[in-house]
Amino acid sequence: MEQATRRARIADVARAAGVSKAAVSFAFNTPERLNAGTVARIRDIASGLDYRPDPVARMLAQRRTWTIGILTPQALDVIFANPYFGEFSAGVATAAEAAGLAVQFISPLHGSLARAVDRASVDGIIAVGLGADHPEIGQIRRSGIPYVLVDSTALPDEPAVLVDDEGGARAAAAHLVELGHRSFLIIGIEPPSAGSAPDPAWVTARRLRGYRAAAAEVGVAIQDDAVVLEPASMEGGIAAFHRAWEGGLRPTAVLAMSDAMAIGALRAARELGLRVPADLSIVGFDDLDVAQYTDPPLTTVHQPNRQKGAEAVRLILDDGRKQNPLEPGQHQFATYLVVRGSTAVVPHSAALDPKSRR
Amino acid sequence: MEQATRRARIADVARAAGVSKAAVSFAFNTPERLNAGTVARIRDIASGLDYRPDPVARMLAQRRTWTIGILTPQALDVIFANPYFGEFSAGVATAAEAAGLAVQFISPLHGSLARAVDRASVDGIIAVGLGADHPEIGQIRRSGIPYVLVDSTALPDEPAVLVDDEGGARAAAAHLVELGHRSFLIIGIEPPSAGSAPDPAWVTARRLRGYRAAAAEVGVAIQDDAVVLEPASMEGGIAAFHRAWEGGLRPTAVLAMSDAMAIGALRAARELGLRVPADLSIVGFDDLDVAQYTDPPLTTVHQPNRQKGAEAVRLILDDGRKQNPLEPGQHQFATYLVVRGSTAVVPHSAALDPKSRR
DNA sequence: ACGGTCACATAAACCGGTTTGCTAAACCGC
DNA sequence: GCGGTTTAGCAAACCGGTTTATGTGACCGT
Repeated sequence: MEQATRRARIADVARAAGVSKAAVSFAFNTPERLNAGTVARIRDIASGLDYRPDPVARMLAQRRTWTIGILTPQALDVIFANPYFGEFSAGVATAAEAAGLAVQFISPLHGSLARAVDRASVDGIIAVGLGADHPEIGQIRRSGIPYVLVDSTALPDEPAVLVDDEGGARAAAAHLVELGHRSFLIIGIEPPSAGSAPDPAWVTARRLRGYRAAAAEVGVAIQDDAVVLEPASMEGGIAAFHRAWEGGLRPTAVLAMSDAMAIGALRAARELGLRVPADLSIVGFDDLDVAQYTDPPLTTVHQPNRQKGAEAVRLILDDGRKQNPLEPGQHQFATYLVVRGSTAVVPHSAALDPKSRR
Repeated sequence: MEQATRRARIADVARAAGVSKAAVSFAFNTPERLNAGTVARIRDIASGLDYRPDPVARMLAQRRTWTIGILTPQALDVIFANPYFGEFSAGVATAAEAAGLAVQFISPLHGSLARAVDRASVDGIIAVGLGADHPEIGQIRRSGIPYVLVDSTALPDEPAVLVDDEGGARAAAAHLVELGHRSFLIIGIEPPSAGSAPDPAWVTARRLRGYRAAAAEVGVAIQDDAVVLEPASMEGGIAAFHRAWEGGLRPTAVLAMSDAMAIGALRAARELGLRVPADLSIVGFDDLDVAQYTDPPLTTVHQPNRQKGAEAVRLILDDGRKQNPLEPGQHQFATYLVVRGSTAVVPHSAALDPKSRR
């Protein structure tokens, strides 16, 4: 009796309208193939029955899911904790919506990214922070579905969205150098597969090269123990700064590879009684929305977070229609420094204090 | 020649192994139904062919998608711009992952939420901020798939996740009252379908009742022109404060219904030369992670953002197995005030200045 | 009256899996 | 050596749509 009234299928509509299943399908998808009157009748009956085509069945029949996936090696709670992903995803989502596509997040399932990829039903994949040599990328490449690499160096002809990490980092460090700073702490992003061999293609390595290049111009070498790695989050920034401080480092400036970490460092520094920027300068990376609202507002390297997401979607779509093969398929955006309030000339005392020069 | 080697299907594996399709299916899903040796052989051959079952086909056959959807009436870029959603989604994602479920965001497609719902293939829906009387909720209810309402009053026996909005708001306002404040600006969350009749079930209405109750205890009535509504974002907070200021309001305290807006108000106040908390006190709502890292750290009403997400998933799952019908299916979390640095006793001048008392 | 178009609609194959009987052989106790 | 139970595997139906190939009758010119 309480029998939940089963949803109408296409066969029910066909029967009620006295037509074939094909006709019903046509009425919705290619109405021009049918007599206008018939279309109207079928649609009428269909809406009367509250019929709506089962999305899964049409995915199977059309072999299209109308969905693109954002693939990340980090767990989703890490992702959502960093506003950088939020802004990037917003860019993806907006572009995807315009193209009528849904967005699905693909991240490790019970610890296995490969399993998550297998289970995901998507027409295209945007892989964030995964190198071209990553096994899951190989798996995707073999599967033949369009994909784009983001923030990670790709094979020469592989579609990718990049930014000038090295240039941006160099500009950040050069700014500090110009303000007289000579003693730096670098807060880098820990790779997802922690502890393994340092990957020269990883974003941390690229930015580090930029920092070092600018420092080298004034003869300063950044030692490895002045580089601490943590996950890209505010907590990570706090942990990094504390760790460095307890390790005896007394830098006059911090170069953080993400704004989230810079904000954490800001907090940690203040807790240790340091005034920013009077006692300590801090430069972030990303130029998140929140960077304008911290106190002091954060000096940081701008990169077009939302635009990167939109561009990734565009490349996926292009790849789908195998459009102009002449185009390299890679897009690198420029980065530039935005000077706000978290940087200032090196404190006089520090400039004279040999201890802080390391 | 360049023929992209078509992915292996179950029939290919069956042929190669000399067994039926059913056997291959069993080998992966119910290996105990087969001889152990056969299972091993089939699996061997399958992995040799790089076979992986088509997720869409199995969704259709099993009539399960192993996916839950987060439904929001706002566009995705709005969602991702507010860390509140990030934290909530992190809670959902973590719980979903533990249950082996994927997460999909469902938000208006070409302006139509109904269309997005139709196209989504999910086993359950978490509807955020949609009232029980919303047409799309009716649509979902009829479709028979499990759903949970979040942050929105539901029908008596409808599963829902709520917090004590009114109590939290009252605590926030009571705190300010105790510090001597009598002149308030309320920054509320604009409903997605802007401009329509004020909905007494909307979160803004619930919190407003709390604010008013506390103010009323000291005989202060909060006028409607002291309540400004904007979207829940930092930009919204800035806009709200400026609008109020230009409208001639000179409150000694701001009650914002979201931390994002509170941060925006903080920024706007500082731009107008006000010191927080010396000249102006600000209380937020949500207790976002970032609330600890603003300057000054934000006094705010705590609600368990991640936990709400996890609870929503649990209710969906319970509903799925039609577990203990005795349980009301609704869960209301407590809220409490967290006093940090953005509130202080009312400035002496203001306490005497009749103009600011409105 | 005839062959040729054209407009409409249908039947049946198909997408790639899962699942439900069912059978054939092996095993078992007596 | 016989009925009865397991065990192992298969064939075919099914999930709910889309799409291709194939009618079928009306209309048309000659």
